[in-house]
Amino acid sequence: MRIGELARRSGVSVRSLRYYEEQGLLTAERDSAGRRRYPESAVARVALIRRAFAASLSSRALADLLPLLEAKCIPRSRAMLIAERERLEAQIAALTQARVRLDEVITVVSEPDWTCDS
Amino acid sequence: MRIGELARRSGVSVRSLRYYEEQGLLTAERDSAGRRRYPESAVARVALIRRAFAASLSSRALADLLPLLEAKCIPRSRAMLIAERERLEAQIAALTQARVRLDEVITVVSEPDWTCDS
DNA sequence: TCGGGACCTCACATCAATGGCAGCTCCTAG
DNA sequence: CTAGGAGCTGCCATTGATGTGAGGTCCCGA
Repeated sequence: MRIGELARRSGVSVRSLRYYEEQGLLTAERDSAGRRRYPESAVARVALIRRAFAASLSSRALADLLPLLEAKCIPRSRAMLIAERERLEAQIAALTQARVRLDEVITVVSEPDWTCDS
Repeated sequence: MRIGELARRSGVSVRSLRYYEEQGLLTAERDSAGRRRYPESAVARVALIRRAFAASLSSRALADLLPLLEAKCIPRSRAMLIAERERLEAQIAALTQARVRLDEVITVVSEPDWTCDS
C-alpha cells in the first residue's frame, strides 16, 4: 500500500503519516522509486497512534512506548502508560485548581466596591 | 520604580514584564533615557496578571478584560470571565475524556494475547 | 575618565502536530 | 510521447509565554 491509500484508509493526512515516520512511530519500506510501501497492518498501527494521541500521549512518549509494546513487555508498557495517566491526572488537577482561582477572580470582580488596584 | 525593582518585587522576570507591556497588559512611562518607570501600583497589577495566568487566561483574553475591569464594567467583566470559565470546563472535559481513552489503551495492552498489530 | 551594571530594542529558539508550498522524480493512461 | 497525478525532500508558519543573546545607550562610583 502506498502513502495515499494509507492516508485515505486511516483518515490521516499524508503529511501526518510522514511526520509519524519522522518521529519513529511508523516504518515503511521503499520501492525502487523511493516511494513508501506499507503492509496491511499499517492501518492498525496508525489507528493505534491516533488512539494514543487522543489519549494525549505525545509522539515522544509513544516513540518510547512502541518498542515495549512490540517486545510485548506488558509490565513495562503498563508502567509507562500508568505514568502517562498520572501526568494526565496532574494536568486535570492543575486545570481544576485554575478553575477555582478563576472563580475567586469572578468573586472579587463581582464585589460592588472592587477597584482595579485591588 | 524601574523594571529591575518591579521584577524583583513581583517575582517575575524582566523579560516577562516587557512581554506584558507588549501585550498591552501593563503600561509604563519612560524617563529621559527611555527607561520604563512604574508607579507603586504596578506591583499589584503584575500580581493580577499572574493570577489571571494562573487561572489559565491567555494574555489576549486578559487584554480584552482589563479595560472592562478598569471601567468597572462589572456585568461585562463577569460575562467574559464566565466565558473563560466555560472554556476551562471544556478543556477539563477534553482531558477527562482523554483519560478514559488512555484507560482503554491500558486495558487493551494489558490483555495477555495482545499483539502490536491489534 | 574608565568600568561595569542596568537598561534598551530586535530577533531567534523553544514545544507539538500539522498545513502548505516549491521544485523535483517517477509512473501511467491516453 | 506527453500530461497529469502521486510521491519525494526540505523548509517555513502556526500558538504563547518565556529564555537568551547581540549590540547599543546611559549613568554612577572609583
